[in-house]
Amino acid sequence: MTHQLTEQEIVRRQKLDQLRAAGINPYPAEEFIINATAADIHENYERDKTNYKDISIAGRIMSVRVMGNASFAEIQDQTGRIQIYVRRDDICPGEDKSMYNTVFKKLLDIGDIIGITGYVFTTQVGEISIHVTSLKLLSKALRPLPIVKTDESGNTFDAVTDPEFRYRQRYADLIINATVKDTFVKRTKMMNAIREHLNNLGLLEVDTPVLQPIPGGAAARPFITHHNALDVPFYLRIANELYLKRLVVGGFDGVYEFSRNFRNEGMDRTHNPEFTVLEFYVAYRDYEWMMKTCETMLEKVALAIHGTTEVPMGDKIINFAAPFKRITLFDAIKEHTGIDVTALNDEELKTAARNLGCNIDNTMGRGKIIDAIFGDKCEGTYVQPTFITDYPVEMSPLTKKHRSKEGLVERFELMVNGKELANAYSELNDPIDQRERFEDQVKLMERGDDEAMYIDHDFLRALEYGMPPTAGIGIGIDRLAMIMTNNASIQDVLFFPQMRPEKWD
RNA sequence: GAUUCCGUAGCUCAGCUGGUAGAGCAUUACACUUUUAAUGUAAGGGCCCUGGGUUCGAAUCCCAGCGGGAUCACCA
Repeated sequence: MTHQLTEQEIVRRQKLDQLRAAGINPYPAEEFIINATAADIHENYERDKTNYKDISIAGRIMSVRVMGNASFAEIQDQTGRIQIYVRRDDICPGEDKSMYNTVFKKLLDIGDIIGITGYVFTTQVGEISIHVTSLKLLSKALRPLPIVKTDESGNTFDAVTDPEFRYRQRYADLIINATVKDTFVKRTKMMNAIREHLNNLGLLEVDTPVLQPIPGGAAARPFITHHNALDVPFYLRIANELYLKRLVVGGFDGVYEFSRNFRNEGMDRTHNPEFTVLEFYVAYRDYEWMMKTCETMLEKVALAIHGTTEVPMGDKIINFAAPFKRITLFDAIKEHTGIDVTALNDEELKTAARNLGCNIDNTMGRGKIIDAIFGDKCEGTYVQPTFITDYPVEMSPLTKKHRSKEGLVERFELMVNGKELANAYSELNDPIDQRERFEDQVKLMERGDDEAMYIDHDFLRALEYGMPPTAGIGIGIDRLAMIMTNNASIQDVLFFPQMRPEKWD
């Protein structure tokens, strides 16, 4: 590739040569030991001044203000920023002033990574700063960093907001936009809170295959790949459900996995081709237990991140205080449309859905029509966490039939902020019923439903050995992260959201 | 995939009904030993996304393409 160098890039390469000519390695190999961070100094210096007399800290230069023979600069480390004060005669005690006049003033740039030693003091204007006694270049930056300025009341100027720049060059986004890092720290805290909760319940974290011979456990178009040595196709997993249930058959009574799933479908602000779902399964439990477990866990997650159950999302406040509201699917539809699904036959239902403006085609069975009505007319209205329960059997091929309601299954979905956040059920463990459900899926596929499930014979074999009654759930981790970090786009909670590859010719 | 908006200096953005480019920050030079969106003076920096078309003349108007955002469809 031939990248035409800009004026500023040429200047920085020239500085690189000058540094080497002056005997300074711009990329030294030896370690630079630090004993402080920016956040540590800001938090603790005032009440413990004696401990900050001899500090060593490293970071990236983010701004420089030269005032003749003394200068102020800001360096940024993982924890934040701190001002440093560089005085010529302190870093150049002898006759040779070139370290200050040439190296610091001319050859260092915003974006360079330096290590300094010195002592902490408070400036006349009251800012905690580091008085530098020695300075060492640790890495020279050859590409100019976009400068974002912030004034004393916190207003930012010239912030880089271009989504393409931010997502393609996340490394730069993380350096210049302070809130971005915080989002990802919160995402990890959220996953840690979930892990802790599930571990305390006695569940075992496991890993199951990403490369699968049959893409099972969900209805979606898979990515397909090929194994050369075996000369067979493999699919990137669309879900891990069937593998976790195999482990329950094998005697693990509680298992969970953060599963990176892959679906070859559209991308928008709530969909990325690869995304993360937490699934967990617990033997001898049912979906009623799972609702309680789910709401307790999400309440804990909100507390871990926000210290309160009330989570801001856009202009709304979402309250994760348990228990969450519960309503059956049919009651939800009746409430929002006045339609009593149970009173209508298939044709009447189809007509009613069309009258509501739903997009209905003739391949759709009763279950899909009901799903369409709910999706169009109800789903978006559930801002506060709400469990929607008891779905038609046709749209739930892996779910146990309802203990008392004919034609329904023991399933719930959790709606938050008008979107599905979780999907759970009492797992179907009757192998003969399961085989029939798979066969119904094949019929749907033959009718033209391109997202019906494949038969997984090995999974059926596992069920025939006997699976205990089990409750299972899948929770969209990216969507949960969006809510917990108040971001409207999935791209903002993924470090490297999928983009069309750049052309470098 | 459909509709729509956007693409100008390293970054943020101006650029009117067509007359071949401007500002702030950044960069370069000089001054300044407690400043903080530091300041003052001066200078340099542009395939105006790409390719066609209209026109005497296009950053500007039209068409196509590329890239991105938003909305819709499919899905989680």
